[in-house]
Amino acid sequence: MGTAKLKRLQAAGWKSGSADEFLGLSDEETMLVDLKLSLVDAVRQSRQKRGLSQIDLAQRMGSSQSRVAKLETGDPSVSLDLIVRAFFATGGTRQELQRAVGAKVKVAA
Amino acid sequence: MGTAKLKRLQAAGWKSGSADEFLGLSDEETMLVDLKLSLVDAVRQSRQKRGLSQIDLAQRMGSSQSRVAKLETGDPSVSLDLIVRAFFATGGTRQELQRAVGAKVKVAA
DNA sequence: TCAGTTTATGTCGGATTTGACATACATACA
DNA sequence: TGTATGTATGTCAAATCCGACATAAACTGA
Repeated sequence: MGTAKLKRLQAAGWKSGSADEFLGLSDEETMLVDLKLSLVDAVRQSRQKRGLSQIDLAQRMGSSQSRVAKLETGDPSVSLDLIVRAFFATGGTRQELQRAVGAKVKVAA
Repeated sequence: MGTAKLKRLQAAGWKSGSADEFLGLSDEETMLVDLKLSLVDAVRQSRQKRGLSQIDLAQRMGSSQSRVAKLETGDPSVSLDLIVRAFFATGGTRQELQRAVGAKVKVAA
C-alpha cells in the first residue's frame, strides 16, 4: 500500500470524500480510501446501534480497543480486511455491507 | 488473520460457498472468506471482459503476475485490500463493486 | 472536584502480506 | 515438433499490519 501518502493525508487532518485529488493519489488509491472511509462509518454506526463499546467489539473480534479506535479514526495502518471483519463482528450482514459500499461518505474539510 | 485455517481450506481444494462450516471457522471468518471469493470472481470477470492478461493487470496496479495469479486462485496470502485494488485497477467502478458484494459465489465442491 | 467509562494516540516486537523472481504448467498455433 | 502467450506455484527479503500495552484525553455522573 502507498501508506506514506495516506499518512500524509491523515496528518493533514483530511477525511477525504471523493474530491481528494490533492496530492499524487492515483484514482484507484483514492477509490480505495473513500471506500474504507465509508465502511469505517458503517462499522461505527453498527457498533453504536447495538450499544457496544470499542472494548466490546475488540473482544468479539479478538482484537484490542486501541486497534478499534485506530480503525474508526481512519488510521492508515488499518486494513480493509480488519474493517470488514469488524463490521461482521458487530453483527452486520452482507446485505448491510453491500449498502455501505454504495453509500459514499460525506465530509466536511 | 486466522490464516492457518484458510490455508487448510485451500489445501483441501475447497472453494467454499457459504456452506463451509466444516472446520472451526467462525461465522465472521466464513463471511469474510465468502466475500473474498465473490470479489475475486468479480476481478477475474472484469479483467477478462476488458481483454487484460494477468501481466497487464499487474502492471496497472504495480504488482506482479504471480500475485495476480494467487489472487485469482484464492490464495489465502492475498488481502482484501489487494483484491479491491485489483478490481478498481481493471476499471471496475464502485457501483460494480457493490453489485459484486451482493452476489454470493456459486461453487461446486 | 473526583472517579468511572469510553475513546484516542504512540510505540513495539511479532505476524502477515508484499512484489519479485524462478520455474512449471497449459493452450494455441505454426 | 517448437515457440509464443498466458496462468499457476514456490520461495524469500522487505514492507506492512497486527495485538498488546501504556497513557492521554474526553465525557459522564457523583
